[in-house]
Amino acid sequence: MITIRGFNQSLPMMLLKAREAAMSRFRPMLRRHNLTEQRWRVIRVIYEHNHIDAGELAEKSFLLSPSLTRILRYLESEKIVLRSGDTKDLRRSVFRLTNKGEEIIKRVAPETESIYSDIERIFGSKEFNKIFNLLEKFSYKVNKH
Amino acid sequence: MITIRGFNQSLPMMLLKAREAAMSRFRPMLRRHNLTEQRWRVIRVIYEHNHIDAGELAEKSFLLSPSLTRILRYLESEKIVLRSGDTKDLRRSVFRLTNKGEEIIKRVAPETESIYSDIERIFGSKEFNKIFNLLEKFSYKVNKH
DNA sequence: TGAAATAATTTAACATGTTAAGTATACTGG
DNA sequence: CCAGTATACTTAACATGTTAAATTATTTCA
Repeated sequence: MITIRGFNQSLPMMLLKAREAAMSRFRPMLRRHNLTEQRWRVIRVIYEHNHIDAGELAEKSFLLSPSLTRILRYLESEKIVLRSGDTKDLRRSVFRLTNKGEEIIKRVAPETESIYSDIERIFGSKEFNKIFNLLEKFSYKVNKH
Repeated sequence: MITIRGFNQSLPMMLLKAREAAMSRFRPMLRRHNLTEQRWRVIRVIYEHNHIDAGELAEKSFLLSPSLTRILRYLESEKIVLRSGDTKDLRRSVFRLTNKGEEIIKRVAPETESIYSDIERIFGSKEFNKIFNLLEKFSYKVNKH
């Protein structure tokens, strides 16, 4: 008779639940704007960097490159982002937002910020900072470098 | 010019990174046993409950029912779990592990426990408990009930 | 230089996530 | 008892996650 740590006592499960609790507040809003969580991440990161190549974009948006390829294909087809080749290294593609992409930022960013504030208020900002710092330390230490 | 909270300062992203840091230690081992994270979750929960219907299984393994349907179809086809109908409510299906399923538990559970201990040790068990409790509180408070 | 190693991105194949709709069974109030 | 509603699960359709392999371009160094 093997005894395993109860499922509710698993940290990976707690992390999943916590993230789901947070995301359940964002998803319906993003959906109304025809965005998925990942598409919004990509748009945000391009906006923060002005222009950025696919490699760095994958890293910053925390997406694996096959997923990113598909998401960028969609965003290009919707004329939300623009692809241009890097002139010095022909392997690289560089991406920037179109006007349509920037309009999306203007419309969606205030809503995400507002939801984010709700969460911070509901949880309590002191606790919020605590959990934030612990998570950062956890990722740093536990990650296989 | 819209300013958005820097991406690195987003709690949902920190939760994703932390979870990924943890899971990256489990995935290769599970893969060697021909298991995905979700298949292992399902096997574990059935094991803990001896027999369990699909609804409760979805809830306990934190999977949406369409995903669970597919996973159970696979586990049945591999003769890892056994489905039987509930005699009182013909809508329900009840699942239990086969011998093969229990063999998997015996082989895999010790390895997951060992990885879990590594993580606890690396992060520090005091911090570990702190983050655990904060996450629990976070899920409870932030979740839309 | 030019063959071999490395790097950036895409494709492939399969598994899961997400929302909506469908199907079959059970329940409930008139 | 039965029409309407709710419940349990599955199917459908599309998006993303995950690993491995392929493609194309760069770098390295004998």
